[in-house]
Amino acid sequence: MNGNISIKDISKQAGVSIATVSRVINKNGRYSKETEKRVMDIIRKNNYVPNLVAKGLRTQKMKNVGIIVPDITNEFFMKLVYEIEKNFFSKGYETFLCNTDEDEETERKRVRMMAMQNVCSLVYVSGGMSNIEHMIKDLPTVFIDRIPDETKGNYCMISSDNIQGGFLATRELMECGCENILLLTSRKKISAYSERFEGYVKALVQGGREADAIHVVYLDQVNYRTAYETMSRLLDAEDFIYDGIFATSDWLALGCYNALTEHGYSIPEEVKLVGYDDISITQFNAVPITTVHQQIDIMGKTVVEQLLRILGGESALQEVVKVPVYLNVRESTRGRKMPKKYE
Amino acid sequence: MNGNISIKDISKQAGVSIATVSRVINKNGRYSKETEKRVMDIIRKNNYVPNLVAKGLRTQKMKNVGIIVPDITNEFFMKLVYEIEKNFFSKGYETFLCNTDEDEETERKRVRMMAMQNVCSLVYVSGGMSNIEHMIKDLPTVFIDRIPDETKGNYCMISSDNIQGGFLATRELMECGCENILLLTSRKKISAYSERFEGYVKALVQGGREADAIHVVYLDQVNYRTAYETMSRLLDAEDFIYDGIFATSDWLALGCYNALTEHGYSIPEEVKLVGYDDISITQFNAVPITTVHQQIDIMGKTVVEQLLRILGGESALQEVVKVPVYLNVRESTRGRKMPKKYE
DNA sequence: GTCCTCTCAGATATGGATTACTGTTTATTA
DNA sequence: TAATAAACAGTAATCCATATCTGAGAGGAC
Repeated sequence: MNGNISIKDISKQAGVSIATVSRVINKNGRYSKETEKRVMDIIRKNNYVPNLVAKGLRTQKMKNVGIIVPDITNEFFMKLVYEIEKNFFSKGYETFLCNTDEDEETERKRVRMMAMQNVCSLVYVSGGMSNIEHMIKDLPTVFIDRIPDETKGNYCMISSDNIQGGFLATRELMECGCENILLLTSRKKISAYSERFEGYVKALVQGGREADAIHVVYLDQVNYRTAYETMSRLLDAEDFIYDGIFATSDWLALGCYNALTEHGYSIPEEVKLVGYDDISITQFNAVPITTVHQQIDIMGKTVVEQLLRILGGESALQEVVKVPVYLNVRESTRGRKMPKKYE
Repeated sequence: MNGNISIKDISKQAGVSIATVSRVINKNGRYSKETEKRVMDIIRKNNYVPNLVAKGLRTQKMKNVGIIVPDITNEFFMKLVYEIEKNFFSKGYETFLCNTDEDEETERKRVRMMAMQNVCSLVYVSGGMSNIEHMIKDLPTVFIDRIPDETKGNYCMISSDNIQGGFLATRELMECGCENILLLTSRKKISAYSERFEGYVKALVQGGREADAIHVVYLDQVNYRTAYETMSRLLDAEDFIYDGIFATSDWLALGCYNALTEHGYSIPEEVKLVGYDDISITQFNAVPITTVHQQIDIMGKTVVEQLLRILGGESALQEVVKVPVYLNVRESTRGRKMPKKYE
């Protein structure tokens, strides 16, 4: 196909059967030292690379994993993918990465394509809400930051502790003395976001705030532009009452930051800001942004551990594996700190 | 393998031969309307997905392309990959993305793996210098920003106009009145970097500068940390004479920026700065950074065009396809502009 | 009724690799 | 020396899907 030599060509050149070549390649014994040398020499001379696809077809087990992410240009996702790949490689697995571009139709297509490519399992990084469960059936799958609609099947769920993250972010704002804290989040029903919302409410409640302290703006798209435009509209209206904003992703926080500064608000003096994910841009921003750090190294390790457990025949854990988060406090929440009574 | 139903199972259930099922799937004719309906119903009911791997094995042509990048967490590379994938998808090709992590050994492993996975061609985004040509032999390959060591073979080379980029960046600094312009670049012998160097020299020469106007610092690694540490060391020394810096990647520019500001230098008042790539962080920086914009949309489109030409049987272009660049002027080069005598 | 042309569909070889089974040497033991 | 074990290597079935070749049956023309 790509001009590659096959085991058959090698066997002809070496004057042995293809079975013998196969045995030599797989070091299965049943051949003499001379045969081995002769075959190996020819393999090296011809630069033979085994066809994994044919091997997988025959052995019915491939060591390759499909990884699906909603946005490959998002640093957070890619750092997570990097960690996941690193762990898989160390166990002798190959990975295939693909992008759904935050689009449900594309998502379905990509999942289908992965199934067709005969991957032995899937890793699903925080996608949308399209029903893909019926497509993957018995395909062992790890969902990250996303709880599947049907929980029967070989699914495993790993999530950073989003409730705790939302809680830490909101408590930080309260400790800085913020009276009116706005939550900026996604309209999509993705567990990661609804849990961050839950943590936000939890912190408000523990801080003794009433129900009317809850202020939420939902965004159709989780990206810089949408956040920037939405905040700008909000700031153009006359009654901007917020002195603290918790954005459920760093790009949203950045959109807020620029909308706010362009409207003459200073951060952190007038408005304090907390993001989520801890992508590198938050520390390089004019005013470095306080953000919830997700421990992607631990997440990556956990993903591979869990998937290997399932592939090893054990049944998937039913509960979600939670990975702790912590707050990286930076300039955007500098200022008066309240006593830690909210803990 | 992954619990998937095969064409054989379908044929049994439908009471027809596997050949008929195959014909129905591929709409090759030679079957009746009733047969078609019966087969299609069973296919749908069982959620059958064809095994592309087996199909590829048989037909000897797969429509899948391997894409190799040195760093998946780098926004520039991933935006380029995004464009490349978009164009391939629209032509019915699948893509596999993998990461070499800037490591030669990993690079070799990944290329080998791609060959084993039976990809029909490769796209090689700006990698290191390891000799991989012998591994890909007849595999049609597009190199981006990297000129292969051996140019025989089905290789195609696409590059943004790095000489022009280096020229524009340096001329901008000269027009701002910079006297001593430092070039911060990679020690690696990668064509992209050496061409930017060439453009830098060209601008200096056209501006009437002497040979001693050339000041270069070479970095072992092209990343934020290395740039930051190297610049810090340079600034700690007593004789920092530079009033203009051209960094051959935005992350390097950012490292410079932070080292400079932490040492009390103000940008652009005392030192002017130009980066390369136009990643989003440059516009969100405290002082937005002037940078050379690479037209990744055009590059992505060109990659696919050229690869399809080769796959269509035409021979690869021998010369490098150059994609124009332009300068995005921002705050970091604000200040006195000289007349455009250097044009 | 015979011949021919269609239409529809089965049997089978194929692609690259693995593996159970079988068979041929050579070495070992009674 | 004959029986037996051990070492080595070939034959062929198999994985899933495709494609060529073959063949059965219907319908039309003479």
